[in-house]
Amino acid sequence: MARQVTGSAEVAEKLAVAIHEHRLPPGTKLNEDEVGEIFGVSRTVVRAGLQQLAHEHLVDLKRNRGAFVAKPSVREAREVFEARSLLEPTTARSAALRAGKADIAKLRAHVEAEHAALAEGDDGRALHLSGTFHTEIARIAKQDTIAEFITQLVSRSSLIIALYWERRAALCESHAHDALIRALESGDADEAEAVMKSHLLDLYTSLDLRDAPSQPRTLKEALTG
Amino acid sequence: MARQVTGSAEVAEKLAVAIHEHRLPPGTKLNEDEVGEIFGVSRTVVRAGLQQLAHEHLVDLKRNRGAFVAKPSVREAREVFEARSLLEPTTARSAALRAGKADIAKLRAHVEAEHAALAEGDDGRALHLSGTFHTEIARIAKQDTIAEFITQLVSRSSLIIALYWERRAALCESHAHDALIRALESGDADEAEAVMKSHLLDLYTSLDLRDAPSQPRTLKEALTG
DNA sequence: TGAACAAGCTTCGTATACAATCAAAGGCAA
DNA sequence: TTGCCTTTGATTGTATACGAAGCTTGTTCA
Repeated sequence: MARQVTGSAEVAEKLAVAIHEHRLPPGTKLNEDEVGEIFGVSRTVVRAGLQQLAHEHLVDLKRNRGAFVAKPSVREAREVFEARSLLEPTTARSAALRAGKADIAKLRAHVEAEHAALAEGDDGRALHLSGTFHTEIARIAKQDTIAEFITQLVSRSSLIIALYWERRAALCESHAHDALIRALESGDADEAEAVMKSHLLDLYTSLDLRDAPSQPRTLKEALTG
Repeated sequence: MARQVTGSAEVAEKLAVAIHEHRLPPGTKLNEDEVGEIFGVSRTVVRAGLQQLAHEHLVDLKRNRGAFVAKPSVREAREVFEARSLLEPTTARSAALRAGKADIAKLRAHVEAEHAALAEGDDGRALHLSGTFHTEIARIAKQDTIAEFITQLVSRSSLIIALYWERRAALCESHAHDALIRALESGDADEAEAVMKSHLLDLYTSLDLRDAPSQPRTLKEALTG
């Protein structure tokens, strides 16, 4: 508690990571006083952070009711992946044309860390790393504007996975990311685009877009864990 | 003044329209007290609105300095149109497959209003309508997520136009929007996609991406006008 | 026994107050 | 006169206080 955080951006970031790592399940109430106490800031700062997350569709702000971790609908889930399918393949293509040795190394380290997290059973962290991998691609493509959209879509995808994905065992155990790195390394733009496209399709078809379970926990437990 | 506005969303919306209509040029300082007085709300509400606009890249929030209407860089200008070229053509295709009579009528009315505004010399309003036309397409395509992105990109495009577009005379005098409506009406998806793509390219190539002028005005004058 | 109403409590929405920071103006010395 | 430093004014960042809205729970009446 009282981790003494400066500024609303940091609050938003910490909450976003917790959401992305499934430590804060969809539907969780985010009490302003409680969050403020945990981070050692006043409600003013917390509110600003929550508003930022609301803009990113990570939390739902209900008037006079409070903030809740968002629960994307089936419709929204489809739209998110539709948007990703428009943005990411072309971005992967661009990245293939620009990726340097340093970029490739960074991506490899990224996948490395993801596998390590999986190995030690930290599924949440693995999922988060798996997501930021996509953001990294956009960064390599030197498209900050698109990268920001993708970052948001990836976060929302994490919520969608929390709600609609049952077979977590296969959590990105697919070697799509490895294949993507190889395509980027060899500068094969067509291949990179194709791999990304099929990777996204894989993700999408592995969703069970029918029901919406959820298992809430206490806020403090999730955040300090 | 003291138009007695409720909530930060309304403040953000009014400022966004003013920016979109070029009544608030890039670089304009948005003083919190001043904006609050104009709308009859406290700084708390104004700040929330400004944060929202910052998230949409319409204003720049500089720590301890205040809020300023954003001045997109040349790099950002390119990225915005790159993103639009990824999202909008495909969305226009979708819209062509879904557009009903009511949708077409609404679009026609939209273009109508745009021409009327041009006729009476209200270039700002014409520009705004020209932009929301694109948002409307996304709405018809029933893609709210993508529509939100496009809305943001359109607003940013307006700032880009304010900075980098000299030949305002040709302000969407092109009949691209008419052609688009015809394609949607006949359900010709290929044509809709092609027209949108070339329309965006037209816009992009009409920019002079070299310098960045600006002519500030007083805040109150722009908002109450 | 069950449903409806009401009182109390919790939580949010907004305003205001105070502290921190920055920028510009003024003074001093070279 | 010019350059630098100090000081002062203005504006933002954060905290807190107060009013409003919603949820909960306990009671009452059918």
